Amino acid sequence: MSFIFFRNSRHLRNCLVIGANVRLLGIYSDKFISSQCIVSPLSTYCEVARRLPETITRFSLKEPKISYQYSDTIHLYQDKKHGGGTIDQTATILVLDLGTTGVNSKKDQITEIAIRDLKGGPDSTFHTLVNPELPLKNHKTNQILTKSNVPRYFCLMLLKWVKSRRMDSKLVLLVAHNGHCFDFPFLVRAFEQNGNQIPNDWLLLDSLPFARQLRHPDGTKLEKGNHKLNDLVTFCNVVPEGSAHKAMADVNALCFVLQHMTFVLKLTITDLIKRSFTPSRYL
DNA sequence: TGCCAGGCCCTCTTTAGGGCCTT
Repeated sequence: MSFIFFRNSRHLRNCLVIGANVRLLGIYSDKFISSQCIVSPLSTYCEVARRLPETITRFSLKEPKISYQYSDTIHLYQDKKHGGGTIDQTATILVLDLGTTGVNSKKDQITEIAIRDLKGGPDSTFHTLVNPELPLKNHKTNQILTKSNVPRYFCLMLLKWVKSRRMDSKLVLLVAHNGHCFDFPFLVRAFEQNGNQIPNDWLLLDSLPFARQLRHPDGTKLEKGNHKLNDLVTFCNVVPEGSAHKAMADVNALCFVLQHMTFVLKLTITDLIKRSFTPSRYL
């Protein structure tokens, strides 16, 4: 089997995952570039990482992936003088991050969802890939993930998990960075598509406005363009866990950034609830 | 590298434009 194509032979070669001996002939910048690669069925992450170029990582998941793991408790700022309370007393606070195929919530799809309950403990994180027919692509790490045995729907599982994390009838507060313009519209639409609805007593909170309130020690604002989650990780001296731009790693980063912001800005849980909004905003 | 969507913020100027932020 052979291919003749323009511009980028490496790209096509990297798209092949089925066992076959493949000879590639590429034309690029008026020069002929030929290469040969032997592509075998992929079994483990390590094996694939060893075979493929460093800039591309591709692997197959063999296990159904709904991951529930232990995490430590994240304590937010409490001001008892002004009515602040502990997490246990006021709300179940869940930090969220989504992976998607793009930034258009009307056209693109969710490919990954990660959530962490700040209360911590066993099974305090929820992580899964979704929509197995869609490639998971991160434009910054150039990672492509071929998914198998991945659930198409996650809403019922998420509802069940949140119910298990919820204390009594306390509020549920979902927090995401730039969630108002990105994560929350995607999440609301995903629930709609599955014939579900986000419960009315789930509140949504965008952490980006708080990031814009942060100040340097000399009182000056953070420079424009420095409110990205990665920038906040540096500003807040947070030690990131895991690789950047992966959903659960970003969730963990935002947990500590949120913690830092509540202390610096003296934001109580009550303040966070006051700044939150309901899912009906997107209906 | 820039585009994609869209709400917010900032600047310069008012009802406009550009940039940020998320994948």
